[in-house]
This record gives sequence, structure tokens and C-alpha cells, in this order.
Amino acid sequence: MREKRSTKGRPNSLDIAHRAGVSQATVSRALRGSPLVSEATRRRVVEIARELNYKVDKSASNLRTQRSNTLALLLFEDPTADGPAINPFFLSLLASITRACAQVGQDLLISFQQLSDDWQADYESTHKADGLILLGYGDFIEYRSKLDRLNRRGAHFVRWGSAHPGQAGPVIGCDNVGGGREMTRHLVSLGRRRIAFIGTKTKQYPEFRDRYAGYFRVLRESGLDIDPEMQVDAITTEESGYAAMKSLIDKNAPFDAVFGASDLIAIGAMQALLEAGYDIPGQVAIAGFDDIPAAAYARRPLTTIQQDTRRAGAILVESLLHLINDEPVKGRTIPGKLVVRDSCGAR
Amino acid sequence: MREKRSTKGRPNSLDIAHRAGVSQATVSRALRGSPLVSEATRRRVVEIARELNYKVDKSASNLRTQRSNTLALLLFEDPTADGPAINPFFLSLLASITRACAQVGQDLLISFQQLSDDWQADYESTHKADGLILLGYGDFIEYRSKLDRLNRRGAHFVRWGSAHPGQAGPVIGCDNVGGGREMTRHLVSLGRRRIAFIGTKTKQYPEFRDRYAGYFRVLRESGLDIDPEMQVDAITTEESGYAAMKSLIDKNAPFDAVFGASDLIAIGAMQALLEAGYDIPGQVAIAGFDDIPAAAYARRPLTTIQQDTRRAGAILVESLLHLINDEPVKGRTIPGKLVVRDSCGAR
DNA sequence: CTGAAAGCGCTTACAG
DNA sequence: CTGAAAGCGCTTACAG
Repeated sequence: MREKRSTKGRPNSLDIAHRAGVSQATVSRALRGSPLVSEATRRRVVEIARELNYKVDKSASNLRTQRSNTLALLLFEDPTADGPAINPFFLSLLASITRACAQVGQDLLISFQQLSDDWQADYESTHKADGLILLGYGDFIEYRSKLDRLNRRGAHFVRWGSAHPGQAGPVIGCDNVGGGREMTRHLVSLGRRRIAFIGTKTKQYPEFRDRYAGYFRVLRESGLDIDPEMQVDAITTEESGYAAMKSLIDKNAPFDAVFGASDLIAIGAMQALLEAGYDIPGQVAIAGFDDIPAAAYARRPLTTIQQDTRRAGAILVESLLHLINDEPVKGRTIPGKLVVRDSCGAR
Repeated sequence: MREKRSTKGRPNSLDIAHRAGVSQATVSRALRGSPLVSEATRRRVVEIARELNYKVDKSASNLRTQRSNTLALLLFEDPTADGPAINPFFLSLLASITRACAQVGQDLLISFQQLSDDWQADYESTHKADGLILLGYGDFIEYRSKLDRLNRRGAHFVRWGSAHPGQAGPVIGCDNVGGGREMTRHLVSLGRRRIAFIGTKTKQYPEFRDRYAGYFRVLRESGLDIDPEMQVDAITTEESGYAAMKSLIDKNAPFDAVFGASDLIAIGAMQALLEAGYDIPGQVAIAGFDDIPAAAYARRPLTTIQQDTRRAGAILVESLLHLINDEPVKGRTIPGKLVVRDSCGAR
């Protein structure tokens, strides 16, 4: 019997076995908590492992079990976003995903993919990860073909977004239509009649589209005018919200409220309004969506729809694990919550 | 010769070898770009691998090479921080570290450790990662013994923080003393004479301590009074800054400027000042440190010291890789940059 | 330039 | 409850 005991570096399971006077197999069993090992043996092995500071080698274990117990989080940034700025909302989500992973004993790899990257650089086929969590707004059209390809390859993945029929893989997302409705109803209830919507409403941005849909429906239900001039495109950055607001101001069409499709948009728009001398909320009410940390500390504390990122992260991780275990998973929609602050004049 | 060709699932290197009519060893060499392989062979192998969508199995490769090409980012949250809130500054750093890792072909594992966790749950001894990046403010005293232990174990790690003599492992950090000086000089140059400092200055918070040291020195150099009442403890949250500011206001001691040890503190303090009816910057100038994204969109756009997170991330990753390759690494200090906005009344 | 062989450190079916 | 053995899929010294 030729045995490979490690001499220099880290101890291996054989070293533990020798010290404990058992076989290497027993060490492995003991450390994994197998019921096949007697309590006395288990204790001895665990104790010696602790003494020698032995830790099971993950590469070896992964190779043998064909499982990595690792999830990969791919964050897709909007291609127009440059520099280190990332939507704070996704960072909240990232934080809660990290915690959720820790709780279920999964490791988490993260990567900020550009939308243009080739996802072939697969995490799963290299066995780096057992599944993927996809995060990001971004151009849904381009996105879609890649999702389909992932699906064909049998990849395990969940996605944060807006659920729509016929999509590849389960989608977990906020109830964007409902949130859009609730916020618009709130503004209407405060007596606002000319409510602008700032955010791109094409299907490239399904979240925004849904929020717009909620807004649209409430306007209609309330018998208010739907003026196409009252919608201005913007992606989710302060800069874009700022520019969109300026262009709306330049139109010289009257408005008494602004609903930003995201908090970043709303915060940028707020800046433009204040610079132009508008009184917020006296003259113009403003509202956002997401409840990012900065919302409460904006120049006027921002009324917004709070997304439950903590729950979202937990559900994303839980769903992905189900998928990895070949259990059925369906998409979930998480309700948002209206958070009233100063910016809309409700108080 | 018994050969293990994969039947069902993913192809392995032997499958590629068969198709290409070469040995499995040659496939491995070709895919790693070994110069020992002829160009023609290499091309054939690469082409077939692409066709079959073959990817080298990372667990196997890691096990064989005893390297994971993975770094682990441990983010230590302040124990008092609850909920999903994480200092946005660290999130910026996280983002830039992610990018830096991608650029050098390293994977990145992340984990939000609590300060009280046992770091024994080692990333390195399990071969999950080749080294650690440590991020976080937090109680330095408790921290220190753990750092020393990491060091004794021969772990590879770099740390973001304030460099001080005799520390375990290389520290990369902002020039906190210099930043503190620069900001204080700026406030003095604007005619402010009673400048409060909000932030804990004990050695548990070395960054804050250094910023305070810069502040203190400039006050002294400028011949200004140093009134102990003008320093109030706070950790780096808006809540803490808010509470500290309130307590300062309650002291009824006059002040004409507030230097928050971090942007979060300054933003919280700003809130307290505005609620108490102070005019910012007319009556009280306010400044922060970090230049987090929210700083520009605070109720008064905040003058602050910008930290170069992009460069910081790159240096952290680069330093850690040197360490892993047993090359000498020394700590680095990155200068901050004064960013003047409305909150200090300079314009 | 290429191949055959060993071995990285585990986990687990098999046999007792 | 325990051990001996096979094997996960690679990489690389060795030999040619």
C-alpha cells in the first residue's frame, strides 16, 4: 500500500487518517457527517482535523462530486453606464443574494458582464458554478437570444426582471405594473392631473414598460388626459433623468407631477427641476421607483416604491437551488410598497 | 488501455482527443496554449473543442495545479449596521475589484463576513481561493488578532485601510491624513473658524482617526482654537451622523462648519442641520469624505474628498497577485481629491 | 512535437 | 461501522 502523505504544505485527509488510526475513507465520512461513522470515531477525527487545521480540499471534493456548491452572479450593466457607477438597486440585491448564499452554504462568484460579452464563457460548463443568477436591466432584445441559448444548453439560471409570457427560465421580479399603478394613484389622489412619466417604455426595458403600463392604466381609469408629450425616454441613470427632465421642461407643456421610472431617474430629474427654479413639491410633485438608499437623502426626500430586495435575494437563491436539484420552479412576483416622503407633497 | 469517454453529459478532454485524433495530453496542452504543440494541431483541437462546446473542468484543473485562480473578497460590516445597508463606498470598491479581477483573469468569490465570524472558515486552506481581499471599517482591535492569525497561517491577503506601523499584511488605503488636511484647509480658507468634526477618532477606527489627525493639524497650524466639544463620535451611517449632529446642536456651542468623517455621516448630519433650521452653507458649511454617488445628490450637493476606487481596486488585486506569487509587496497610499460642491459655500 | 503514465485529494459503491 | 479500491478530469514530468 503506497500512501501519499503530505510532507510540507497543508495536511490532507490521509494525514488525519494516520493520526486518528483510521482509514482515509473514514476521515472523509466523518467530516461529512455520514451516519455510517460511529460517534466516537467522528469526534476523534474532527478533533484531529481541528488541531492540524485541516480543511477538505474543495477542488478535489468538487471534482469527485461533480458539484461546486457555488452560484455565479452575473450583473449586466447598461452599456451606456461607464465608470464604476452601478445601479444601487442592484447592489442592494447583490448584498441580499450574498447573505442568502451564506445562509444556505453556497459560495458566490460575481462578475460584471457587459451585455456584449459571450456568455459561452460559461460558469457551469467549467464547473465553476452550479447555476447562474442574472441581474440587470438592459436591452431585452439582445438579451433574449442569449437566454435561449443558455436554455438550450441546459444551463441552470434564474433571472431578475419583469415576467412576460414565453420567457426562457424562471423570472423573479417586482410587481412593476402594480407599483406603477399604486404610485400613479397616489399622485392622482394628491390632486395631480398632468403627470409626466420619465423612462423608456419600449420592450427593451420591460421593467420600465410595466411601470408605464400601470401609470397609463390609472390615468385612463381616472379619466385623465394621456398626452404623449408627457412621456420622455430615459435609462436608469441620474444623467439620463436630468437630461430627460430638461427636454420636458423645454417643451413648455404644463405638468404638475413627475413619475421617474427609477429612483436614479427621479433624482436626476429633481436636480433639473430645482435648477430650473421649480418648487418641489409645491409646483411639481416627484416620485421614483426602487427605494435606493439615496432616495431618502435626496434634495427632497423622495416618495418611491420600495422593492423588497431582502426577500428578492432569498427567493432568487432558493429558486436557483431548486432548479439545480431538478425541482420545478416558477417565476415569482414580489409586491412593492409605497413609501411616502416629502417630494410628492403628501405631508 | 481503458479510456473514459464521457457518454452522456459534458464532453471531457478525452472526447476532444478522439475527435482530433491526438492524445488527451495534447488536447490539454493545446487548450492551455503550450508552445509544445504545433500550430496545426492546436487549431484543430481548439476548433473541435468549440464545436462540442467543451470547456476545461475547473475543479480538475485546480486540483492538478493546486491553484484556483480565484480571489475572495471578504467584506466586514460594522456590527451595528443592520439590514441590507452596506457602505456605498465599499460597494464602489467592490465594483472596481470585480472589474480588476476580470481583467487579469481571476474569478472573484464574495462574502459579507461579520466581524465576529471565525475566519478559520478559510478560503485558502480549502483551495477555494488563492488569496483574500479584506474590506471594511470596523473595530480594529478585534480585527487585529485575526489578521495576525491569518499571517501565522501563511495566508495571502491584502487589506483596505489605514496603514500604521507593525501591521499584518500589506495595507492599501487612501491618504486619510492628507485628505483630512486638505478638507480642513479648504474650510479654513473659506473663512470658517469653528469647524466641528463628526466621527469617532479612537484607534478602533483608524481611517477616521487619520482624517481627524489631518483636521487637528490644520486647526493648530492655522492658530485656531481646538475645542474638544467640537468633536462628536459617530460611525459611518447616516443615522449615526444624524444623531451626532443633534447632540452637537444641543450643546449650544457655536460652529460654522461641520466636517463629517465620511459622506454618510455628513449626509446624516446635513439632515439634522436642515431640520433644525440651519442655513447650509450660509450659516454652516458641511463637508464629507469618500465621494459616494449620493454625495452629489444630497439635499445640498456635498463637498468631499474623492477616493479613487478604480485605482484602489486595481492596486488591491495586483498586490494580492504579487503576494500569491511570492513577490514582495508593500502597502500603498492613494491620494484623495478635493471635490467642491455647494455644501461648503465655495460657490 | 507527441504520447503514456502518474497523481492532485477527495467521495462512494462494494465487500465485509 | 470500517477499509480497500476506483475514479472524478485534468496537468506535467518523462521518454521518445
